[in-house]
Amino acid sequence: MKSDLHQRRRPPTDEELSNIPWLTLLMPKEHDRAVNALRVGDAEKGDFVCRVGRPVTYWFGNVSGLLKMSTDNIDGQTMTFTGVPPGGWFGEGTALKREAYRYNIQALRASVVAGLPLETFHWLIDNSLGFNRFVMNQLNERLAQFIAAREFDRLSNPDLRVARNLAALFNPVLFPGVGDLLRITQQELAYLVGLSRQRVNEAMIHLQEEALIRVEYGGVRILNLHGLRTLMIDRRNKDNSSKENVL
DNA sequence: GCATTAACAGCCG
DNA sequence: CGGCTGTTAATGC
Repeated sequence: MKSDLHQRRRPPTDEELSNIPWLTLLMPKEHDRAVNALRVGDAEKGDFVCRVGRPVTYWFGNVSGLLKMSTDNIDGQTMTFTGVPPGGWFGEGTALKREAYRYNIQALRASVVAGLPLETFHWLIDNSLGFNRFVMNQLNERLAQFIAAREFDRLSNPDLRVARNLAALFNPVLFPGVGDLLRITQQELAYLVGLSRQRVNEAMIHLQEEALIRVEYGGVRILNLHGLRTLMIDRRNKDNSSKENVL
Protein backbone atom coordinates (compact mmCIF):
# COMPACT_ATOMS: atom_id res chain seq x y z
CA MET A 1 0.00 0.00 0.00
CA LYS A 2 1.21 3.45 -0.85
CA SER A 3 2.13 6.05 1.70
CA ASP A 4 -0.06 8.82 2.99
CA LEU A 5 -0.01 12.19 1.45
CA HIS A 6 2.97 13.68 3.26
CA GLN A 7 2.54 16.72 1.14
CA ARG A 8 3.94 20.07 1.96
CA ARG A 9 0.87 22.17 2.16
CA ARG A 10 1.25 25.61 0.65
CA PRO A 11 -0.95 28.55 -0.22
CA PRO A 12 -2.75 28.14 -3.54
CA THR A 13 -1.67 29.97 -6.67
CA ASP A 14 -4.06 32.25 -8.53
CA GLU A 15 -4.57 29.62 -11.18
CA GLU A 16 -5.39 27.00 -8.58
CA LEU A 17 -7.83 29.37 -6.94
CA SER A 18 -9.58 29.80 -10.26
CA ASN A 19 -10.27 26.07 -10.26
CA ILE A 20 -12.16 26.21 -6.97
CA PRO A 21 -15.78 26.62 -8.03
CA TRP A 22 -17.41 27.87 -4.82
CA LEU A 23 -15.08 30.82 -4.27
CA THR A 24 -16.99 32.90 -6.78
CA LEU A 25 -20.17 32.49 -4.74
CA LEU A 26 -18.73 34.22 -1.69
CA MET A 27 -19.00 37.83 -0.60
CA PRO A 28 -15.69 39.72 -0.46
CA LYS A 29 -15.15 39.27 3.29
CA GLU A 30 -15.98 35.57 3.10
CA HIS A 31 -13.80 35.20 0.04
CA ASP A 32 -10.81 36.70 1.83
CA ARG A 33 -11.24 34.45 4.80
CA ALA A 34 -11.52 31.35 2.63
CA VAL A 35 -8.53 32.19 0.46
CA ASN A 36 -6.36 32.89 3.49
CA ALA A 37 -7.25 29.56 5.03
CA LEU A 38 -7.06 27.39 1.90
CA ARG A 39 -4.06 25.12 1.46
CA VAL A 40 -3.07 22.95 -1.45
CA GLY A 41 -0.81 19.94 -1.66
CA ASP A 42 0.66 17.81 -4.42
CA ALA A 43 -0.40 14.19 -4.34
CA GLU A 44 1.63 11.58 -6.15
CA LYS A 45 -0.02 8.66 -7.83
CA GLY A 46 -1.18 6.26 -5.13
CA ASP A 47 -1.06 8.77 -2.27
CA PHE A 48 -3.95 8.83 0.15
CA VAL A 49 -5.57 12.21 0.68
CA CYS A 50 -7.61 10.91 3.58
CA ARG A 51 -8.39 7.55 5.10
CA VAL A 52 -11.39 5.93 6.71
CA GLY A 53 -11.54 6.52 10.42
CA ARG A 54 -9.25 9.53 10.61
CA PRO A 55 -10.80 12.59 12.18
CA VAL A 56 -11.85 15.23 9.71
CA THR A 57 -9.36 18.07 9.51
CA TYR A 58 -10.11 19.50 6.09
CA TRP A 59 -12.86 19.71 3.54
CA PHE A 60 -11.11 18.54 0.40
CA GLY A 61 -11.41 19.31 -3.26
CA ASN A 62 -9.69 18.28 -6.45
CA VAL A 63 -7.94 21.14 -8.22
CA SER A 64 -6.32 19.10 -10.96
CA GLY A 65 -5.70 15.42 -11.54
CA LEU A 66 -7.92 12.49 -10.72
CA LEU A 67 -8.92 11.00 -7.36
CA LYS A 68 -10.71 7.84 -6.37
CA MET A 69 -13.23 7.44 -3.56
CA SER A 70 -13.24 3.96 -2.11
CA THR A 71 -13.66 1.87 0.99
CA ASP A 72 -12.33 -1.45 2.19
CA ASN A 73 -14.82 -4.13 3.11
CA ILE A 74 -14.30 -6.88 5.65
CA ASP A 75 -12.55 -9.18 3.19
CA GLY A 76 -9.90 -6.55 2.70
CA GLN A 77 -11.18 -5.96 -0.81
CA THR A 78 -11.33 -2.40 -2.05
CA MET A 79 -14.66 -1.16 -3.31
CA THR A 80 -14.58 1.93 -5.46
CA PHE A 81 -17.49 4.31 -5.25
CA THR A 82 -16.60 6.98 -7.70
CA GLY A 83 -13.88 9.00 -9.29
CA VAL A 84 -13.37 12.64 -8.40
CA PRO A 85 -12.35 14.76 -11.39
CA PRO A 86 -11.23 18.41 -11.16
CA GLY A 87 -13.66 20.77 -9.46
CA GLY A 88 -15.02 18.05 -7.19
CA TRP A 89 -15.32 18.66 -3.43
CA PHE A 90 -16.19 15.94 -0.97
CA GLY A 91 -16.61 15.10 2.68
CA GLU A 92 -18.98 17.94 3.54
CA GLY A 93 -21.31 15.46 5.24
CA THR A 94 -18.70 14.29 7.70
CA ALA A 95 -17.27 17.78 8.00
CA LEU A 96 -20.66 19.10 9.10
CA LYS A 97 -20.92 16.43 11.76
CA ARG A 98 -17.26 16.69 12.77
CA GLU A 99 -16.93 12.95 12.48
CA ALA A 100 -14.30 10.71 10.94
CA TYR A 101 -13.83 10.18 7.22
CA ARG A 102 -15.94 7.38 5.86
CA TYR A 103 -13.98 6.89 2.66
CA ASN A 104 -10.47 6.63 1.43
CA ILE A 105 -9.48 9.19 -1.11
CA GLN A 106 -6.54 8.15 -3.24
CA ALA A 107 -4.85 9.83 -6.18
CA LEU A 108 -5.10 7.83 -9.40
CA ARG A 109 -2.40 10.05 -10.84
CA ALA A 110 -0.38 13.05 -9.75
CA SER A 111 -2.94 15.58 -8.56
CA VAL A 112 -3.26 18.91 -6.80
CA VAL A 113 -5.58 18.70 -3.81
CA ALA A 114 -7.02 21.66 -1.94
CA GLY A 115 -8.12 21.63 1.68
CA LEU A 116 -10.27 24.04 3.64
CA PRO A 117 -9.67 23.74 7.39
CA LEU A 118 -12.66 22.48 9.31
CA GLU A 119 -12.99 25.66 11.36
CA THR A 120 -13.16 27.83 8.24
CA PHE A 121 -15.65 25.43 6.72
CA HIS A 122 -17.92 25.88 9.72
CA TRP A 123 -17.43 29.63 9.75
CA LEU A 124 -18.58 29.78 6.14
CA ILE A 125 -21.57 27.58 6.93
CA ASP A 126 -22.50 29.99 9.71
CA ASN A 127 -21.92 33.16 7.73
CA SER A 128 -22.14 32.73 3.98
CA LEU A 129 -25.37 32.29 2.08
CA GLY A 130 -23.55 31.51 -1.15
CA PHE A 131 -21.46 28.85 0.53
CA ASN A 132 -24.55 27.25 2.01
CA ARG A 133 -26.17 27.15 -1.37
CA PHE A 134 -23.14 25.43 -2.84
CA VAL A 135 -22.99 22.82 -0.10
CA MET A 136 -26.72 22.20 -0.33
CA ASN A 137 -26.50 21.72 -4.08
CA GLN A 138 -23.62 19.39 -3.52
CA LEU A 139 -25.52 17.26 -1.01
CA ASN A 140 -28.58 17.20 -3.22
CA GLU A 141 -26.64 16.10 -6.26
CA ARG A 142 -24.85 13.44 -4.31
CA LEU A 143 -28.15 12.05 -3.15
CA ALA A 144 -29.23 11.72 -6.76
CA GLN A 145 -25.94 10.02 -7.52
CA PHE A 146 -26.45 7.64 -4.64
CA ILE A 147 -29.89 6.66 -5.84
CA ALA A 148 -28.57 6.14 -9.35
CA ALA A 149 -25.87 3.92 -7.89
CA ARG A 150 -28.49 1.52 -6.56
CA GLU A 151 -29.65 0.83 -10.06
CA PHE A 152 -26.09 0.81 -11.25
CA ASP A 153 -25.18 -2.07 -8.96
CA ARG A 154 -27.55 -4.33 -10.83
CA LEU A 155 -26.27 -3.46 -14.25
CA SER A 156 -24.38 -6.35 -15.66
CA ASN A 157 -23.84 -4.92 -19.11
CA PRO A 158 -20.33 -3.47 -19.27
CA ASP A 159 -21.24 -0.86 -21.88
CA LEU A 160 -23.91 0.51 -19.56
CA ARG A 161 -21.57 0.51 -16.59
CA VAL A 162 -19.06 2.55 -18.55
CA ALA A 163 -21.80 4.88 -19.76
CA ARG A 164 -23.16 5.53 -16.27
CA ASN A 165 -19.71 5.99 -14.82
CA LEU A 166 -18.82 8.52 -17.47
CA ALA A 167 -22.12 10.31 -16.94
CA ALA A 168 -21.34 10.61 -13.23
CA LEU A 169 -17.87 12.00 -13.92
CA PHE A 170 -19.32 14.56 -16.31
CA ASN A 171 -21.82 15.79 -13.71
CA PRO A 172 -21.57 19.57 -14.07
CA VAL A 173 -22.87 20.28 -10.56
CA LEU A 174 -20.51 18.01 -8.69
CA PHE A 175 -17.56 18.44 -11.04
CA PRO A 176 -17.75 21.82 -12.70
CA GLY A 177 -14.07 21.69 -13.58
CA VAL A 178 -14.54 18.94 -16.14
CA GLY A 179 -16.42 20.73 -18.89
CA ASP A 180 -16.69 18.92 -22.22
CA LEU A 181 -13.41 17.11 -22.06
CA LEU A 182 -12.67 14.68 -19.25
CA ARG A 183 -9.01 13.90 -18.91
CA ILE A 184 -8.93 10.24 -18.02
CA THR A 185 -7.07 7.29 -19.46
CA GLN A 186 -8.86 4.10 -20.34
CA GLN A 187 -6.87 2.33 -17.67
CA GLU A 188 -8.01 4.80 -15.01
CA LEU A 189 -11.59 4.44 -16.14
CA ALA A 190 -11.18 0.67 -15.98
CA TYR A 191 -10.12 0.96 -12.33
CA LEU A 192 -13.17 3.07 -11.54
CA VAL A 193 -15.66 0.89 -13.39
CA GLY A 194 -14.13 -2.40 -12.36
CA LEU A 195 -13.51 -3.75 -15.83
CA SER A 196 -10.46 -4.57 -17.87
CA ARG A 197 -8.92 -1.84 -19.97
CA GLN A 198 -9.67 -3.77 -23.13
CA ARG A 199 -13.34 -4.08 -22.31
CA VAL A 200 -13.55 -0.40 -21.44
CA ASN A 201 -11.98 0.39 -24.79
CA GLU A 202 -14.61 -1.71 -26.53
CA ALA A 203 -17.43 -0.07 -24.59
CA MET A 204 -16.17 3.41 -25.44
CA ILE A 205 -16.10 2.53 -29.11
CA HIS A 206 -19.74 1.47 -28.82
CA LEU A 207 -20.66 4.69 -27.04
CA GLN A 208 -18.85 6.63 -29.70
CA GLU A 209 -20.83 4.84 -32.39
CA GLU A 210 -23.96 5.95 -30.56
CA ALA A 211 -22.66 9.52 -30.81
CA LEU A 212 -22.70 9.88 -27.02
CA ILE A 213 -18.99 10.56 -26.61
CA ARG A 214 -15.88 11.07 -28.66
CA VAL A 215 -12.81 9.12 -27.65
CA GLU A 216 -9.67 11.23 -27.66
CA TYR A 217 -6.10 10.56 -26.71
CA GLY A 218 -5.92 10.61 -22.92
CA GLY A 219 -9.51 11.72 -22.51
CA VAL A 220 -13.16 11.61 -23.45
CA ARG A 221 -15.30 14.36 -24.93
CA ILE A 222 -18.96 14.45 -23.99
CA LEU A 223 -21.48 14.80 -26.79
CA ASN A 224 -24.73 13.76 -25.10
CA LEU A 225 -24.80 13.63 -21.30
CA HIS A 226 -28.49 12.83 -21.07
CA GLY A 227 -27.99 10.00 -23.52
CA LEU A 228 -25.21 8.55 -21.37
CA ARG A 229 -27.42 8.69 -18.29
CA THR A 230 -30.43 7.09 -19.88
CA LEU A 231 -28.94 4.69 -22.41
CA MET A 232 -30.49 1.27 -22.15
CA ILE A 233 -29.47 -1.85 -23.96
CA ASP A 234 -32.22 -4.36 -23.48
CA ARG A 235 -31.81 -7.19 -25.89
CA ARG A 236 -34.58 -9.26 -24.37
CA ASN A 237 -37.50 -7.06 -25.31
CA LYS A 238 -36.48 -4.42 -27.73
CA ASP A 239 -39.75 -2.57 -28.21
CA ASN A 240 -40.85 -2.35 -24.64
CA SER A 241 -41.65 1.27 -24.00
CA SER A 242 -44.54 1.10 -21.57
CA LYS A 243 -42.96 -0.12 -18.38
CA GLU A 244 -41.33 3.21 -17.58
CA ASN A 245 -44.57 5.00 -16.84
CA VAL A 246 -45.76 3.13 -13.81
CA LEU A 247 -45.99 6.25 -11.74
C1' DG B 1 -20.40 -16.68 -24.59
C1' DC B 2 -18.24 -13.28 -22.49
C1' DA B 3 -14.78 -11.05 -19.85
C1' DT B 4 -9.88 -11.23 -18.37
C1' DT B 5 -4.90 -11.45 -18.82
C1' DA B 6 -0.98 -11.13 -21.71
C1' DA B 7 1.35 -9.34 -25.39
C1' DC B 8 2.48 -6.24 -29.13
C1' DA B 9 2.75 -2.63 -32.58
C1' DG B 10 1.72 2.06 -33.44
C1' DC B 11 0.99 6.61 -31.86
C1' DC B 12 1.22 10.63 -28.93
C1' DG B 13 3.32 14.11 -26.00
C1' DC C 1 11.51 7.40 -24.41
C1' DG C 2 7.48 6.49 -21.50
C1' DG C 3 2.75 6.17 -21.46
C1' DC C 4 -1.62 5.43 -23.91
C1' DT C 5 -4.44 3.07 -27.42
C1' DG C 6 -6.33 -0.37 -30.35
C1' DT C 7 -6.16 -5.13 -31.39
C1' DT C 8 -5.43 -10.12 -31.17
C1' DA C 9 -4.63 -14.62 -28.95
C1' DA C 10 -4.98 -17.58 -25.11
C1' DT C 11 -7.31 -18.69 -20.82
C1' DG C 12 -11.02 -18.99 -17.35
C1' DC C 13 -15.69 -18.97 -15.43
